[in-house]
Amino acid sequence: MARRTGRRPGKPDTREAILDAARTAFAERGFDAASIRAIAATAGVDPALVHHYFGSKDQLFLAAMNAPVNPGELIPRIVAGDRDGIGERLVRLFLGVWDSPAGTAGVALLRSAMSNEWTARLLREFLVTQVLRRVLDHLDVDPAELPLRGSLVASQLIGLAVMRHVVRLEPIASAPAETLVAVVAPTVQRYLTGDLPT
Amino acid sequence: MARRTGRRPGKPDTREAILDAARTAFAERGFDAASIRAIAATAGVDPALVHHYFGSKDQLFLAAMNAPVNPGELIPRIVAGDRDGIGERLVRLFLGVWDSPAGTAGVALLRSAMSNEWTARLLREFLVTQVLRRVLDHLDVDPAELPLRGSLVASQLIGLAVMRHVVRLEPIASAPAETLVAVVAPTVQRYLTGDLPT
DNA sequence: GTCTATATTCCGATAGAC
DNA sequence: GTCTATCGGAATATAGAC
Repeated sequence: MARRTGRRPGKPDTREAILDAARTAFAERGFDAASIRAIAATAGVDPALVHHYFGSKDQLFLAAMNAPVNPGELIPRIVAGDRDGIGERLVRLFLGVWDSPAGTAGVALLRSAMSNEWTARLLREFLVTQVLRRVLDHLDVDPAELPLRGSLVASQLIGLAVMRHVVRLEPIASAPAETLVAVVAPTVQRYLTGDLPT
Repeated sequence: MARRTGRRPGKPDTREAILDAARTAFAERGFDAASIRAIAATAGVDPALVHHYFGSKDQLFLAAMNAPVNPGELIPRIVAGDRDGIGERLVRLFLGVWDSPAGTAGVALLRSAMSNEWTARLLREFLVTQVLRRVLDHLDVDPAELPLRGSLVASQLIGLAVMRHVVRLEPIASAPAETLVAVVAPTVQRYLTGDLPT
């Protein structure tokens, strides 16, 4: 969470209560279906107060997505290490983040991106500039292959997240993270550093 | 995206026009956001007529999903053949269906399942009973491993479909199908018949 | 800073005329 | 079969009183 400089509006925790309720609502219903009224009710405030703080539903969504996780400090921990273990470390970190409270924002972004174009763009840019590029930059592979390798990794990891947290297909939905790490890591490792048939 | 089929001479099949408009609308906006009024407008009919034909929005969705593809006759074509080529044939069939006009219904179901619980259940049951079980029944592997193998296959294939047709992450979104078949087939083959680390 | 009241728009569904 | 008219409800957002 970024430090709060400058003006602190209202009671200190009212704003955080709204953001928390917003993340939960967006995660459970997606951007369009989540309503400011319901978010305000959960946070115990008036709907008009949400507008007062955040201006619009779009800005509320952005504010709710901003806090939870910072790839800039997580990714370096997985690219540092032996090259053959990068797939395993990436899958383990990925599942860990989604299983943590911070994962709520991920589910919210994922659900929203499915039926709302501007949140889909948000997800694309997050994946490309915050995750994939940071990982791929540290691999010594043909630069021409990087985009394909990156989107293949994304397809497997996002597919995993969708099945585990949105569609909830068993046994993936309830399996221990390490079980999934063991079986999926080889796939991600091959997409990252393996031979890609042309 | 006007998907107006022109009027048939002598037999204006308005019912099919409605179903076609419905599939497109559900594919582009998901179940909740797609409106009967907009579907009726696209089909060139009155909104009340849609209710007259289909009774409710739920039933309209079911009718729109029902037509397009029948796994019962497609799957046998991929389980018949050498065991080591099942992954490749499955990925090729999967991508082919999604790239065809029938894929519109798939995108509709996928988008809807992300923010609507009963369509999510529809997707789960379709995957399990219509696709995965038909494929896995013909493999000679430990029955206890079938659910995990099946959901792993689903996670990779659905992730691929999400990236190609919903989030539209490049280069997966525009790559030739055979390019993706070549790189993803080994993954699916391993999930189906390979050794799964315990 | 907080909330009441409201403007505006859109939704699914129904009743009933032709 | 097809459409006009409408009911009942929920949404975002704004204006303005305390």
